[in-house]
Amino acid sequence: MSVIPATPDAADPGSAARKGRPRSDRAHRAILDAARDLLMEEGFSGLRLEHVAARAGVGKATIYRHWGSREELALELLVELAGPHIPVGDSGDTREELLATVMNPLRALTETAFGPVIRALLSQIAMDPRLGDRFRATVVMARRSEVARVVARGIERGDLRPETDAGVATELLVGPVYFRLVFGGELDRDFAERVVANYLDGTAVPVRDVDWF
Amino acid sequence: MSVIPATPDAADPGSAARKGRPRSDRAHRAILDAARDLLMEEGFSGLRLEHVAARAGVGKATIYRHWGSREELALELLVELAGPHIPVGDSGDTREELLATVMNPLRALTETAFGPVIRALLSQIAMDPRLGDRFRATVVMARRSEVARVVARGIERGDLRPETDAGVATELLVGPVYFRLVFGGELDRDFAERVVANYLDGTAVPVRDVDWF
Amino acid sequence: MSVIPATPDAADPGSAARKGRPRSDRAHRAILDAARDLLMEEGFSGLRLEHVAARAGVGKATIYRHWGSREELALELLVELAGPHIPVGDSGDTREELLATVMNPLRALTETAFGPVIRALLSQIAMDPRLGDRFRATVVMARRSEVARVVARGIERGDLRPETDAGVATELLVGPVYFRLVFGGELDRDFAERVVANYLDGTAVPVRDVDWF
Amino acid sequence: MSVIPATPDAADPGSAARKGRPRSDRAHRAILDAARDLLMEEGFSGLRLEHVAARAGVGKATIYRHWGSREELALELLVELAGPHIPVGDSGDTREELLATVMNPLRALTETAFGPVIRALLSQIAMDPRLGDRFRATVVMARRSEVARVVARGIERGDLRPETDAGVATELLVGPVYFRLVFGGELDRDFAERVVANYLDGTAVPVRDVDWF
DNA sequence: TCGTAAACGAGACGGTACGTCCTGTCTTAAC
DNA sequence: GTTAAGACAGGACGTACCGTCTCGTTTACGA
Repeated sequence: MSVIPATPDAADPGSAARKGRPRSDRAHRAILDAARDLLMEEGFSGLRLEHVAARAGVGKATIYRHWGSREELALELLVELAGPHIPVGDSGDTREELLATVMNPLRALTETAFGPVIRALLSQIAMDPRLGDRFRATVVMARRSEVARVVARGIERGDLRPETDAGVATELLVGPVYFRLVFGGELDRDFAERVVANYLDGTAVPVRDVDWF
Repeated sequence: MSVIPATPDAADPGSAARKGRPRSDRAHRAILDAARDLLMEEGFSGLRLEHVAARAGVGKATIYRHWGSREELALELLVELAGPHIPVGDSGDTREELLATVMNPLRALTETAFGPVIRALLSQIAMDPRLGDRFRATVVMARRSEVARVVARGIERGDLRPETDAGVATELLVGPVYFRLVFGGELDRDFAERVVANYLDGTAVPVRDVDWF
Repeated sequence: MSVIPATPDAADPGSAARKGRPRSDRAHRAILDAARDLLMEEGFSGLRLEHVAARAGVGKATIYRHWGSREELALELLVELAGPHIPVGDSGDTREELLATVMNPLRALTETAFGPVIRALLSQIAMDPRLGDRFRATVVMARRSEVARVVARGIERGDLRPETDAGVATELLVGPVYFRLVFGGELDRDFAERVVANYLDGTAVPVRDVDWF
Repeated sequence: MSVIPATPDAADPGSAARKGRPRSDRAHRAILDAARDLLMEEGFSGLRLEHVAARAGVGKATIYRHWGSREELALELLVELAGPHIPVGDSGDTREELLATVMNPLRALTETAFGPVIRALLSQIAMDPRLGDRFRATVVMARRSEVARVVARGIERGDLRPETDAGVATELLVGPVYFRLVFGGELDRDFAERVVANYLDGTAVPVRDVDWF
């Protein structure tokens, strides 16, 4: 899932026939890997392009040729790492799918490089439109649609009430995971199950219309 | 809620008799104000102590005398701004108190300087133990206790089921708010009400024991 | 007469093939000129590299890339300014050559930038081996050899006594000039002539072996 | 030989009855000693009043109360150290007195603290009128008068020619010593004797009026 | 097969900010 | 009213990176 290059690409796709030496995939990949490692170690504000270049064995200018800014580089990294953890398959079991909806990001955050990377980028996403808007337009939107599909299937199956509010389902299921990522607390299967349980059952004492007893 | 000074303070509290010219409250206050403004404008990584000093009309060394690092300064700011928005009074109405539990941080984030400031500091909180641990030990802990009290009162009143899981209540009620802060979406009273409604009622189709009809 | 660069230069002189963008001669020259002016205005201890950089339109780091320290920069300046004023040509007239030996440094000190610059650096030369040793090894040594040649020619011509002490000739001829530079007094041709006259004729009443008169 | 205090002293000595705590001689002395040591170690530009204050066990403000500037402090030091080495007694032997004229400053420079201190201050004397003018008006003037007296006695005794140029005698006798102080070379009795020998006898081949033989 | 053109690595460029140090002034409490 | 202590505003230090700009070299395509 590539991000728009720094300079060219506006080019015609058909005529093609680009001149000069082509961009080096090796360099592209090496930069992304180096950036990922350094981002995890130092955070976004500690991400020095000079260090990325050194670790990747690349000239600084090459980074600017491919991305144009630290933010664009970070975004490509983010999208690349987030992508695989979004889909929730149709398992036929609503509770199971809801659990997957919580466990997918939870696992991505705790077991893959996506965790440290997004930790490092949370503030940028929250503040910088260049990064935030594009992250929202891609990753967050994909996640929301996936959750909406899970809810729809749940309603269809008669497991969720028809009026279930899909508009806040992502917040209710995934919000708690990100809350703990930032503010601390266990991020494990037990936590995910408690979130799902509350999501399904609520906490209120049921209104018994059997009050004619 | 003061943060430990950079250097002295080891001193005896009772006998006192501090030597030399005392620290300037005016400078302390001016630095905090300037830092708050610049943090909101530029983010944490764009927070230049040189600019803070200039805007506060203060020497750079004075900042280091009072705090010793950007992070400590940011933490004092955060604690100072977060403090007022945590308590939830006993209103007698559980739903109302739950709504306040959601609306308090929501309003702090959208209507006060706390919003921009914590946006700027999310990554630091999530990554840097110096800042994160102390933020968790103060602000987050205070919030969790407050939520636990609200849940306890709800159970006592018979509005919440006795087995209600207080350990994830903060995540369920406040997590969605922070999720939207970072990943976008309306942050208004309607949102808060939907969160509370889901928290109380869940989404599952109620199990009707009238199925022997 | 160049001074050793801050970092590279270890390089092969023949094969060459230097990597990266080459050092800028324009910057080198601009820094030397700015340093000269500021040294003359403010003295060595008042020579702020930040001001040199600003006046030369150059980044501070560029100065450190080329010289590594204020002292090395000052030395190159000194050597560059001192060089032209050392040689004394063979005029055939010993008194004339001795006068040139005094007038050369006198004119350099009073009529060129070398005067203010060395005034500013006297203490460094006298105290700091980094600067002093290298100044002695280049400029002072060159001056001493030149004076020794003048004395040798004078002896050869029969104008100076054969046992004339070349080892203190520089001190006797040039010492008085530097003395006045520091401690005050006219520095003009008349002064130079009086120094040469005393050097040649001494002050003692001649021992007349004609005492049989 | 005290230098004018920074602030008070304008006061009348008779009426007296100065108010408040009197100045501390201990502090004055301790500051001078600390300044001397640090000047010898670090040079004038490395002389930090903060370090002087610390080493003397004194508040920084006290230094400013007594001297008002680094230069005034340095001057008092210089005058105090130079004073003892100027007088040349009447020994009856002109060559001996001339040797003392050379050896006095030579010994002061090599065997006492005056050497390192004046090394450190040469540039200031040569450049800064505040220091230079007052040094010239006191120490240099005293030296010149002393040399003039030695020359006068030499003429009177018939050892020096009546037309001997007293106006450059100091330069010819003491200049070589300072030259070596800055630019290197042995500073010992042998050097002094060679300087005196040249001063008395010159270097020119004597004009023999026996050419009518 | 040979230009031509662009990307490559390297590293210097003019800058900005860092965190430290020191300046000369000020504000305390103690004497 | 001076003292030691130490905070104050200011400013330079030498270092580290920024994003841009040459360099000489490498790699592809079309003439």
